[in-house]
Amino acid sequence: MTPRPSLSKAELEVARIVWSRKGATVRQVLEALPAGRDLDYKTVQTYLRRLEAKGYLNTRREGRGILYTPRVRPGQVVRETINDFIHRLFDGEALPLVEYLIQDRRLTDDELAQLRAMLDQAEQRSPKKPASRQELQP
Amino acid sequence: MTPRPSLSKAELEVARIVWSRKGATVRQVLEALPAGRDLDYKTVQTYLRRLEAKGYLNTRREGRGILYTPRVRPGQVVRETINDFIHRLFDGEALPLVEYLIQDRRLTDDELAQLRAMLDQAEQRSPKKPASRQELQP
DNA sequence: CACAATATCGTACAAATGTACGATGTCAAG
DNA sequence: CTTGACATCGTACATTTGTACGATATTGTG
Repeated sequence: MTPRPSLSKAELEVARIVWSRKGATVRQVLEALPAGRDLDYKTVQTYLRRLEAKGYLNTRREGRGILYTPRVRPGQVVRETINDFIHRLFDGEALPLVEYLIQDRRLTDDELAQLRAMLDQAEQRSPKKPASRQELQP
Repeated sequence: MTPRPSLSKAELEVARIVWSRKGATVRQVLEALPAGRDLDYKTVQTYLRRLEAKGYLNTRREGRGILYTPRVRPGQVVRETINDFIHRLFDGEALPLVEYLIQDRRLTDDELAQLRAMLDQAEQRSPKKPASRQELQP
């Protein structure tokens, strides 16, 4: 069902940086890494190359270097990742996960309120919108 | 902060089986695997050994074979796993995850109602209970 | 008690992942 | 142009993970 290989931890880390700026070069990713996470330039480069090989990113020559841009929409990757996770940990049931989050106080009072608002919204929309999910071609 | 190495996918899969029956032998795990997932006896054995080596399970001779039992409480492992996941995907924010689940219709109407009930419950308990989290020693 | 069945133990090995080196190409400034 | 700075490309290599083999120990049953 999912054609492309899944993301490793390190790959997800750099993919998120690329997503956050709609595309990035090796150096940009390197600079966007959180303080303390000091990977080598070459290492980041390897992750970006692998992301392209796995089908998650496109490349385009941009002056001196290469610009990596999203090929699959981030939201879709996130959904797939969540889905995989829920299957591995809760047999595909989403509710137990949410239950854990609430029981474990992972939401502030404010967030609980926001969540409640979301539920109100969700109640509204019965008609199932099939959420388009093509890939972005270069 | 987390002393023990994290679980790999295959390890989590068998750990969950051990948890579900409060302990299991290699054969029991093998038989509890979902149809279609046919691992070799030796393979399951390796995963169980690794789980012990990583500190997740205890072992006890049980007649002919070895019984593997939980050493760390499943709930704690689940929490840690969720926590790690949320950090890797959402910088530690739980709400965006829940939002995704709702937006992506991962909860049935019934589950949405249950969730609402949970929120009502959560509203009740302001005093923060610090959730004990020791390990189960043999 | 001997044996067939079933365990365990030590080990193996390929693929995936994390991390990086050396050689080579390119471009902007002197 | 030449050179230095910074890129890319091909490759490497240790660790972790997925999966399993062969040798040896244990045990219920004929």
